[in-house]
Amino acid sequence: MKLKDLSELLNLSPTTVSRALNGYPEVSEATRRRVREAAETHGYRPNVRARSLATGRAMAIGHVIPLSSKHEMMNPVFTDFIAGAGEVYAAQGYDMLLTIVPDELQEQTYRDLRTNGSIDGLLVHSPKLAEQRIHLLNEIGIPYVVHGRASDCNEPYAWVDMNNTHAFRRATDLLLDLGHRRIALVNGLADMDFAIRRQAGFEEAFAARGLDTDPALIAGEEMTEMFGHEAARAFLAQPDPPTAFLVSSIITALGVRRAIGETGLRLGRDVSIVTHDDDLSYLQNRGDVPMFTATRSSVRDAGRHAARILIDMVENPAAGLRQALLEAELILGQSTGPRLQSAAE
Amino acid sequence: MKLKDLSELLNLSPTTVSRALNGYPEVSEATRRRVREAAETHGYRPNVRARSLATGRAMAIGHVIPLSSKHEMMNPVFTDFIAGAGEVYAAQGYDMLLTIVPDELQEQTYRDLRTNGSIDGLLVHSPKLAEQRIHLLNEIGIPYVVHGRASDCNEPYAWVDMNNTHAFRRATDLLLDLGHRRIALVNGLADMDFAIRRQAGFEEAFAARGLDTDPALIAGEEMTEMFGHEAARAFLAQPDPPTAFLVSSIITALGVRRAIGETGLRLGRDVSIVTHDDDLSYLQNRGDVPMFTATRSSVRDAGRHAARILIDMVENPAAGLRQALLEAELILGQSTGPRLQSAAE
DNA sequence: GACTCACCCCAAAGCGCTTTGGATGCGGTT
DNA sequence: AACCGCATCCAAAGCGCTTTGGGGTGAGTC
Repeated sequence: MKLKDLSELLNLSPTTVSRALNGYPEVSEATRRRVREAAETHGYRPNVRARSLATGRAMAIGHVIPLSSKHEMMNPVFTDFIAGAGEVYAAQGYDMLLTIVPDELQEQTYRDLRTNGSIDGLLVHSPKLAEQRIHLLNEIGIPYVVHGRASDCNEPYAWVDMNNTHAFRRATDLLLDLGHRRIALVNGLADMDFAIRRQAGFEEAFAARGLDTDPALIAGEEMTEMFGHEAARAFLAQPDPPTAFLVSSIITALGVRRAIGETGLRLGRDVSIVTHDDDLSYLQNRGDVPMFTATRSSVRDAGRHAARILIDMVENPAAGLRQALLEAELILGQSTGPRLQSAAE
Repeated sequence: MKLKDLSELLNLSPTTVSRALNGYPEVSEATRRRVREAAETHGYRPNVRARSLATGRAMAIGHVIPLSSKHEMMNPVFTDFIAGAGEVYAAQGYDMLLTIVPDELQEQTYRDLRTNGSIDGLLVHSPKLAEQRIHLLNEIGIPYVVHGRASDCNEPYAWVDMNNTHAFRRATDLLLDLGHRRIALVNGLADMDFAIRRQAGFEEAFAARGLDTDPALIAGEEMTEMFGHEAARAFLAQPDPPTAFLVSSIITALGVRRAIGETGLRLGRDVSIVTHDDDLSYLQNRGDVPMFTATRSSVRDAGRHAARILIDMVENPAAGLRQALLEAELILGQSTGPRLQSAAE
């Protein structure tokens, strides 16, 4: 069933039918109703391709997921982020176009998507400290929103980010308040912007008390469970092991907890963990007393925010860039406790 | 830069340029080269919408992710599945269209995607035991591949699945061989097809030895860490607690392990776990001795398979339905050991 | 009754591409 | 020299929609 068929069926011109369905005022309410009903009963759906060819709008948002050839790792956070974004897209009539692309092909992909005409806007994931993509996208000239920020980039861009520095500042303060001094930071990859901000918050808290962080207690890698396990094992094997861990992902924190368990220490008594918690649907850190003390910030919410901002920019190009800084809440769970005095002290 | 511009630039007709770029034989090799080079240097990319309007092919595959309103849970397995599928799509020039849709809107979504013209084929996720979607899609008439199967469906359809029954049969046999008799099954949602097959394999192994499973030791829910924790806690609190757990997801298994740890039991000695392992990139169960004994089957591989099959069906409609049954491998890890004799025996 | 003015509606062009059905020119045959 | 066949190329139609620029009709006005 296409527009023409429907119009013939109704003894109307395609013009009128199109206008009726798209809510233009040049058509009487009676006709509009008649058209709407006919469209409904005959299951007419406008061909998206034809429409977007005619309007110049793709009604689609692209998500480009870079897949580093080294790690081949899909960020688990991604699932919930697109769930949030997808919700908004669906509500606004947009499609989501997902492209998973090796790091080295990214530039071409962005350019193609643009000239292709297959999307109206882009969502950029996993920004690094110095993010060339922003420059590229500004040059290409397509609306986009970055999930996260790029500290070393001084060009303007729209973003949605969590207040990483502040969250980790608070988390560190908590551990320091509990008496911990040997605190290990188990972070994400060192060139990721969020990881750098988190480390900054960590160091800020130490500095504010005139204390120093120990570089030997800082590690950064892809945030897998295995990495958390390995890093924690290594830290705990040091002569002067940490009494607390600050971890960047709840998945990594599970690995840290495993290592702690293997060492025979008790979590929340002998050793503390504070982790960031993206509030993933399959890994919820909830309950009367959540298993982890955590800085929580829903990544699904971030997805919703980003999608809304992006659509707004697409539909309203004059409005300018928009940003949103989401705050994390500090959740007290079972994984923290005051530092135990060692026998020597 | 559009086709017409390029053709004027080259003093050729749009026809010839189109043919040259698309590899039609009606154009001389010299011209083809000239056109290709010009296209390259001027960064010409055909407009996907216009092309697909003309050809009738969308060059896009749709993935529809049902989001149950009850659970609002994104399956973490999904991340790696689409990573695999996306790889294949990219290589074959297809786009991936992702739609996240509440359960109740699914039917309309499928119909729309079809009549919309925005996709050439569909990937169906998370089939349940009795899957109405298959009937619907057969009726709609669009190529699709199901990730998983629907046991209660006797219509023909293409699928890619893991051999769930066999995997869990083997896993159960292993535990039985180790002397375990009280084995708990911590499964996925009871109406999911894979969960039913896994339970079947579980029961099959018992039956083959003339043993009975205990319904009080079977639980099924969304496979979150929390569920694993709660289910295991409840089982361990029973008067005659299980000495082994068979778990459907490594994430759930982490919860089970947590519960075991809390009870003061030692994993691999006092209690055993065998889990299914989808080989998620961020939760790898590897190393000299992996942390979990597991039935491993890469869901990313499954994604690749499914994508290949689907594209094949799209480009080659006459070829008929295709299926692929992937076998899991049994990995021995640290989480299993022989059943300890209790003092009473 | 002629005129204006809304109000509804339509024909046709156009979005950027593919594809059908020729047209053209050239070397080779007879 | 006329003819044929082949290799190259092109004009124009068409994919399904939106949108521009009218055109007809009836009520209201003088």
